[in-house]
Amino acid sequence: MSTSHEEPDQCIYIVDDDEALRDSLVWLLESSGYRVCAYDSSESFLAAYQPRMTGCLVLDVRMPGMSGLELFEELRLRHCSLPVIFITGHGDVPMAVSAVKRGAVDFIEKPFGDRDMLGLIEESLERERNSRQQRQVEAEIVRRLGDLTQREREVLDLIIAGKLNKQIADVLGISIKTVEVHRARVMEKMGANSLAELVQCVMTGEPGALRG
Amino acid sequence: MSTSHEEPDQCIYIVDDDEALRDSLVWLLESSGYRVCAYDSSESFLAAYQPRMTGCLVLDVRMPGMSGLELFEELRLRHCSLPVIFITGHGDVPMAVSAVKRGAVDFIEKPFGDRDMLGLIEESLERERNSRQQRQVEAEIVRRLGDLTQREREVLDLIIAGKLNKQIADVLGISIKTVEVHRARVMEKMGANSLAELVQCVMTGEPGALRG
DNA sequence: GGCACCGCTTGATCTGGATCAACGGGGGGG
DNA sequence: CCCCCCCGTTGATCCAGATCAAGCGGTGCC
Repeated sequence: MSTSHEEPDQCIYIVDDDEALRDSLVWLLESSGYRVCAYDSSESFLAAYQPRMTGCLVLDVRMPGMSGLELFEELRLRHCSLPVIFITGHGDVPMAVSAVKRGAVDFIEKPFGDRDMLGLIEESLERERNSRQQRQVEAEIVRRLGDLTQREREVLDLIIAGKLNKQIADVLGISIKTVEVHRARVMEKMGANSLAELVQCVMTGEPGALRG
Repeated sequence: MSTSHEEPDQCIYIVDDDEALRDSLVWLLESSGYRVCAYDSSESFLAAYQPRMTGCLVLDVRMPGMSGLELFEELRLRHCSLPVIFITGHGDVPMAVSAVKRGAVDFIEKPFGDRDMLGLIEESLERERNSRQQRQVEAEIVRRLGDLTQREREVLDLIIAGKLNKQIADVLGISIKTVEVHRARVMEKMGANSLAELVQCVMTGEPGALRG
């Protein structure tokens, strides 16, 4: 098997100060058909980091300068959601547990088997695909919500609250006809063909919008 | 501080074959105001297990007979979602990672500090409160969905799909009037005052019901 | 400065379709 | 007998879409 992972700019990013291990990993992954980029330190990875990167990260825990764990934290602060696989020399249970609880895909000890690593890479990429798609959908909805004018947004909220056009007009102190105009524009901008779709849309975009 | 944790039948379940540690834990937790039940083996806990138990579990990993990990698996098979804290003598990173990935709250090594344990207990109970409340709401909705007749359910699905009464009547081969009757009954049974509420309800009850 | 253009908001009329509410009825099965 | 499913009428209400129009604020061009 080789070069079959179709995905676009997907890449496996390796950060480890041990050149031998880096080379070994690069070889393993490239020969499995992945695109790979290796860095010898957290700092050099951060320097090259782009929010648009996709794929997954393999981080050495212990490195001179910024550790893998610190890099992980830093990336989370930057809202980077790339899946992370930690590799470490000496096992440390609390550290491993903490990392996984914070969202790391796994935390494995050296030496590890090729098969294990490949399995984790696949798990990571799968995770990335899902969250990525999820975020994309939500982002699109949020974008559309952002396209609404203030008034349209107010009308939308009242629609979601289950109010009738008449009631909306009442609350906003405008005529029913105007509400209908706004409503129509909202439906158009949100790309919804029915009230049901509209509600589903908005609920996907923001979890906290209930009752009326 | 003592006896302040108001919750109803909440209880900390401890499963460990080491009597000394059991006693120590029971003392710590009880003096912190928690209700505690201790068991000396996975088997004895399973024998006493009731699906209605609430609170959290503290499991020793290594025990004669069924291990803590096996008990964990068994409980998950039984759809028990009690949060689980593992305690173990010798740290084993892969095992710890695996447990946490499968949903364990934490995996700590003996000896551990009282403060750490109490922190984890609180984290567990918090987790339990959330998931519990979540499941309760969903269960209520599912129950109501179950009260619907076959026909009402079909109509509901088409309503969610954004179909008009006319279209629904067409699809089901019945008259619009009949659809209206079903629709009204659905709204009544689901306790929804508007289409928006209905959609929110159903979406909360089952995540996979889109497009039409 | 003035004026035209654009977008947001507001409003109206009319037409036609959709929905609601409240009545009426019939047929079938446990 | 009750419940479920089916269907109808009437009148009121609601919603959608097209068309027309006006005030207001900002942008830009002359």
